[in-house]
Amino acid sequence: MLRCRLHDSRVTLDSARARTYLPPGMKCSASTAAPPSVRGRPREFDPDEALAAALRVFWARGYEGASMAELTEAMGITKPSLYACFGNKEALFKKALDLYERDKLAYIGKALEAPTARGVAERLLNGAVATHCGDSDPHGCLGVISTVVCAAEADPIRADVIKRRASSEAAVVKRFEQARRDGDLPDSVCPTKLASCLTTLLQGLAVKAQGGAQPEELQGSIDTFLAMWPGR
Amino acid sequence: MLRCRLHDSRVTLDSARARTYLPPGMKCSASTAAPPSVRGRPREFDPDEALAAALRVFWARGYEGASMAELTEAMGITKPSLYACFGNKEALFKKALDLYERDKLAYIGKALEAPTARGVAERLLNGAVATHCGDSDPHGCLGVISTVVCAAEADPIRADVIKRRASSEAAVVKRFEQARRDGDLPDSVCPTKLASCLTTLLQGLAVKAQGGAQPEELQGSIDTFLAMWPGR
DNA sequence: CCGAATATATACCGGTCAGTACAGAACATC
DNA sequence: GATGTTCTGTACTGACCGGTATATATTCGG
Repeated sequence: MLRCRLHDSRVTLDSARARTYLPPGMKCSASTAAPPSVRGRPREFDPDEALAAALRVFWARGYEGASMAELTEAMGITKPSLYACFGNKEALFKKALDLYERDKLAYIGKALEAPTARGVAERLLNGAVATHCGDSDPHGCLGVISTVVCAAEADPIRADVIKRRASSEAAVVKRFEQARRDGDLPDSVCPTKLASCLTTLLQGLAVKAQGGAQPEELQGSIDTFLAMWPGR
Repeated sequence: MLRCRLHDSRVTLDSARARTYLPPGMKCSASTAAPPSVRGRPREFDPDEALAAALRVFWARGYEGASMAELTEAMGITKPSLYACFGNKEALFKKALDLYERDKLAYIGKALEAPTARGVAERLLNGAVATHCGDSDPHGCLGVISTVVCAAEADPIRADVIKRRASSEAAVVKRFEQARRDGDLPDSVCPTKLASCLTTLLQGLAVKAQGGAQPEELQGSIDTFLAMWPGR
């Protein structure tokens, strides 16, 4: 499983290449706001669209399962264009992951704004089913796929995704602590453990969706869970 | 993602090869109980031990992530020996999966014998944590890994694992229907949905274990879930 | 001791992997 | 139009993939 890592992509990318792509969410507005500096032949594709296409491939196949040939075909560009614009496969994946969190996981932030703890759980669970069983996108959760699939234990992709998920769960914990202060949750329940239980169920939903489960079946899990919910 | 499928392994295996390996659980005792018929050079390795080693590799790396080189090294044999004994990578994986279900998932059958529905759930959840967080084996669930990882939608490995899991869940459903007749569960709960919820949580536990979660954290999810449990 | 039968080890097959060298094409500036 | 800069397409690299051909050991029945 030793992969070819003959060159240091960061050097060629950050110094020699000036026009690498940044996903729309993260503008580096702090630096010198130079004019777009369009000298030379203009790019013939839209990096946003290409990245969206790459996201769909990674989502359907996983990081290792997505080959560069498949990616370039879906993105409608050739390999040199991809490498010039996005760096390498790993950098492309991280940018796709950023896009995924920003677009497809936006429901998480919204869910945390629900007025009650139960409302938070309800929105999270329904949002997960809608996202992971949607007809226009691949089934399953890109985060779960990436956590589970990656080969080597020390894989930086895996570590990155796990770290991102931990911060999401921490946000749920904080929300549930607030809910207990608000009286949404009885004092007998531990916010940390309840959040852990909820996120565990969420990840299970993602696995089942990945396996082709129908949304109605997942809805059954959700209904049962919410019927057991301790509090309002 | 087109894989090399140049030969039909079943033909060469079942007809030409007579001494292919069968996991210990599935003796074909019905057929002619011929003497071991050890003509020719004897095998220098123990197929049971080799299969157990292969299982650990698949468990840690997934089906596609495990390379034949890694497998043969862990098994202590060469590639021709592997192919002669186990067929090909896919057949080896299925045999490893059989061994996994027989040895590592034995707690599921035991759990279904618990006297109450709550007892069934408790044993299933605790058994999952013990199995997927053990120190002597890779973390996570081979079934979940295999479901999530496989590349092509039509991959027979994926389909096989999903089918196996469906039969497990069906067994839980039947057990919960019995539990409701026994009065373990209130009439308001649907056995199917409750089983779905439980197995969803179980798969979420596997994902978290895969990501390196400590058993104490998973125990928190379990405690919370069982505290919410409807019935006895 | 002789072949038949089976297992082993080496070396190899075509194919795919991620990544790149190179030449030509398209633009801005001079 | 010349020049410099950037992008695009073709063709390629070395490494690894799953799987196998071949030759050599090692055992058996005869």
